[in-house]
Amino acid sequence: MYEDLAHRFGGRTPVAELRRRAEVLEPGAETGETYRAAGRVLGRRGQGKVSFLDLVDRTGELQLMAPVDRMSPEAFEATRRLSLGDIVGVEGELIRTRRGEPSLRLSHLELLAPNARPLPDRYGGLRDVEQRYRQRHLDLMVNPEVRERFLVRSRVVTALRRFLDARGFVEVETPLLQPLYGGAAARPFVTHHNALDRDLYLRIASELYLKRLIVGGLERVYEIGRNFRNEGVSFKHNPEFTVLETYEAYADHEDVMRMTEELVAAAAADALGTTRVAVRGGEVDLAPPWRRLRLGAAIGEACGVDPTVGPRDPEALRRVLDEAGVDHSRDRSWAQLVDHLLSHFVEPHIVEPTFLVEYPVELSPLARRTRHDPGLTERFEAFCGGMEIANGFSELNDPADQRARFEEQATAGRGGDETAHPVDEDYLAALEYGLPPTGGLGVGIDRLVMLLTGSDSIREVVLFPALRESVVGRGEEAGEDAAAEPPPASS
RNA sequence: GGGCCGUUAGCUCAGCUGGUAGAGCAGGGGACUCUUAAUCCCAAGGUCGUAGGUUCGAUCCCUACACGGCCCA
Repeated sequence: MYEDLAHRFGGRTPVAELRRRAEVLEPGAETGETYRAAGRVLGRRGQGKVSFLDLVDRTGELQLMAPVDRMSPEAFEATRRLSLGDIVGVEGELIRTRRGEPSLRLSHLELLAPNARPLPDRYGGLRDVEQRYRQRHLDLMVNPEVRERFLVRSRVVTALRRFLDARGFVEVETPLLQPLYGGAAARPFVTHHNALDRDLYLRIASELYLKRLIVGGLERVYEIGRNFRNEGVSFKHNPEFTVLETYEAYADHEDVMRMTEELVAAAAADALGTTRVAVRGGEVDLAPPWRRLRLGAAIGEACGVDPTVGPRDPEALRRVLDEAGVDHSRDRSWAQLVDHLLSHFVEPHIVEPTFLVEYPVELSPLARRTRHDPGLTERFEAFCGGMEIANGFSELNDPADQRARFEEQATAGRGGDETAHPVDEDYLAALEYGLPPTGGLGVGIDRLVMLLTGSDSIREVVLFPALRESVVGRGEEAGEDAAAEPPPASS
């Protein structure tokens, strides 16, 4: 059958454009103008000498009117034989029906690709989330709000590039396969290069490579790409996720904060047409300036103890967690306890866009110390809607201090902290050539898109989120074995 | 990793402390020249997630497992 079908169908007008043009007409009006369009047929009414079809393309939906007396017998027969879900190309006159529906009154219709499977119920929809993720093509086909969400995501990424390009940033690409991982506190995925016969890590951040480029003199760089972290999945964690990192020479964390709030506001304005977004039943405005608050003050406000004042006392922090009934048995260091307090008592409650600043040096091994307290760093994280969406700092450019921080991390690693940073001698050597004062930024694109689209799960903004192996898929592949012997009982 | 909930037709869902399963839409056949969740007639559609157990009998009760969701870590 496919050998009889067209290989192309040009000269199309998006249906949203046709709808706009027809909506201004009087009911019953004809234009005498002929247009072509193509898409999927998702509705059909009337089976006699006038058929009505709903044609859906990426831009929207338009009614097609197929009257027998204006079409060739072949075209009318093709219309009659359509299945829901078939992809067709059409040509006809733009009209508005007597009932007022913008329509294309067809003179021509041809099948471009048939649909051989039953579609999900058009009005009940495809609701089962597992199927929506596993068969995203169906989700996109029948749920227009899903399609729109991913179009917004694309516009957000485009807006970020436009913003940074306009400010003289250079887009670069750095290794995803790395001999040594770094730039964040996370466990990596390990893979193996056969020809080199060595293990490589999938990157957990691009930070250390991008700063090498600043050493090299590129001055302003950014990268938008995938990071991989070998950790659990949750409503805000997918093992692979997209991050924007930027580095600007001769700038500090204050410069970066100002850029961050402008960048996010610009992305919202470009992608949504507004900086106001719906969050948790309310609305927040992402327009600058955002609130700024010391991390220590925020934690102190939430649970009565400011960990950045006075000596580092892990026991005091454990007491706070105990009182709240929070299990802290995995927190091995003072820094991990502070992080736990932040994520438990503070982060979920920050709704308005807010910068927390001045993070403890133990929690920020790549950030420069503040000018007034060597125990704190010129680091910030941006929060909105109960989630961290960005992280940045004045970059640590003192190679001796960086080496000391790496050593401290290595000690934490030997003490059982599996997310501790490894020592990176190559990076230290690069720093010794002189890294100018530099401001760096990381923005979680998935979370930013969650915020901008009002999505409550990262899986709604990642086209193909990580899932366990499907039961169906395994059954087909392992069918014979499964029939031959029962699966071994797992402990 | 722990707790709770879910898994029935292609999709959305019913199914009574246990008696071998139903609807709407979709899909098939037919009627209909302004329909828009079109309407009408006919026929069809199921390993009730998987494997055990209890029972004369299990979609229903019990156990384990798989997958998913929510909450906690």
